[in-house]
Amino acid sequence: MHNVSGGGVRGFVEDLIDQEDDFDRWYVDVVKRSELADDAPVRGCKVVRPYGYALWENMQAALDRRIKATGVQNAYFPMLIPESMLNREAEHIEGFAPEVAWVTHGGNQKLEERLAIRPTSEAIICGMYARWVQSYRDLPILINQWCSVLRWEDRPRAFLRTSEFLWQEGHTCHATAEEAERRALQMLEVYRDFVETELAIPVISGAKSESEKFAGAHRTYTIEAMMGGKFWALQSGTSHDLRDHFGKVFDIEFLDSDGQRKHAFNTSWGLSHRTIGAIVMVHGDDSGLKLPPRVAPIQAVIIPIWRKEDERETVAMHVSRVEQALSGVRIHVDRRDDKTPGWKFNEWELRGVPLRIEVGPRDVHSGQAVVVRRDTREKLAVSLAEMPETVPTLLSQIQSDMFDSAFTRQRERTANVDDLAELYERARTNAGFSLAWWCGDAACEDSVKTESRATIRCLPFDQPAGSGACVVCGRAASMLAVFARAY
RNA sequence: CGGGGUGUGGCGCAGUCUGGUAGCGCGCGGCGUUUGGGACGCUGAGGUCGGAGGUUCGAGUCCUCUCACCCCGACCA
Repeated sequence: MHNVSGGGVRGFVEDLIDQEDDFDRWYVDVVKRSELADDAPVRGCKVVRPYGYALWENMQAALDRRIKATGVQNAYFPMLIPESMLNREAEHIEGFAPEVAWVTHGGNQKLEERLAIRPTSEAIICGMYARWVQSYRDLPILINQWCSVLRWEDRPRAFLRTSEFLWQEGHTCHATAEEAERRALQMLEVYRDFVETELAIPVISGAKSESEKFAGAHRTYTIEAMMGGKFWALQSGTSHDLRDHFGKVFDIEFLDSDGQRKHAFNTSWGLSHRTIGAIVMVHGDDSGLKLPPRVAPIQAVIIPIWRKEDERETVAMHVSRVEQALSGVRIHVDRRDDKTPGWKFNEWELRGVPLRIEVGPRDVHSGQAVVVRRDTREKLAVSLAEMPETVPTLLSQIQSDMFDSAFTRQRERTANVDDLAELYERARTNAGFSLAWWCGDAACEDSVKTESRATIRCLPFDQPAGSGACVVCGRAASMLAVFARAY
């Protein structure tokens, strides 16, 4: 047996800074060292590496299933949008203009009309819907696309805010305002269920204030999650009721059953790969990532261990028996022989694999394996016979424990605040979310932002009965708002 | 776009003040010994110092210009 220098488990995680010392640097380090993503040659762009992309694919599959279950179909619209089309909705273009990238040349020819690289696709999709809709019988149209969009960002952060990012954007078109509103809320609920169930991240569902609304929307709904470290908020999915703003400017007109010509009502809703960043920041610890089992690319990593050459063979045979016992589990066997087990333990912890299964000579003799949880580091000797039952059970236990601890943190770091100084103090000290009464006046909202950099993340659907005094101006207020700093 | 910082093998850095043959650690290849919480020995490969110009017998080091990236602000899914 080799001599282990150093002390506890943590001592071996070299270079990775502790969360509380510098959370932002911890985040950058973990993303890079776990091989989720790497820097690209173009500023603001990142390469999503195979491990990160496998995670995204699992997330996509789980969300895509839910979206389709509501009757939505997938399609694909072009990346290039003519300037005149993007410009039609005034608020929309005003909101996005600063971050749109333009194609001005095709080959050697200067284009007569420059083309926007989509920052979002309302314009081109509504433009197409106008052609497809003649009658109320053509409605609703329920379409989603998986794609990337481009927004020229001044200050990028891996996954959270990159110039090009991966997402899905759904765009629906309806005959009535009520139906569109219902759809917007329905899709927000799909997001809530997806993020809470698959990613083990608790969220607060609610509406955005006027000033935080999507450019061109009638109402914007959001799910907000509390990150670890500095307890800032991250908008993790949004859904917009566009009312008939886009229907009017894009001439989506139809003849209704009552014989009247009417403009259609639209929704749009999106969830991006920034939720990968949320997984990192919500669940990660000083040893690295902690991936929720339901979406983890590898759910259990098997580490063969041997001392003598003759043990190598028997261990390998035992490993394949373990693999067979776990046919329904996403398994990876780490057969590298140039790394010690200790090195592998640390690497797979850094990469957030929920379960580690150690298979060594002792396990061959006892017909078992040592199963270790990433979240608690609890070790269990599990017999081969128990394995098909025990491992999946452990995985779902980890999933729900991860949700519970994130939920507990969110609850403990959320406080009701009725004093403005306390609100500012909480923002300044990164104390978490503050729930406070707000009169609805944008001036009050704005002064909080100026003074403390905290913003209204959402007006939760879940409101207490009664009313109170606005935390800023003291006037009567009927809404409780979540104030927090945000990524 | 403002304020600050950094550019030297894949990564992290020293060397710059005071010019004189480009170094260290990790990583990487080969061979051997190893493997239950980041093993070790031997051996080998790999850079002309972000870029351009200048001063000098001689520039990683001094001067001028320039580019890129990072951090902190304003703006944003």
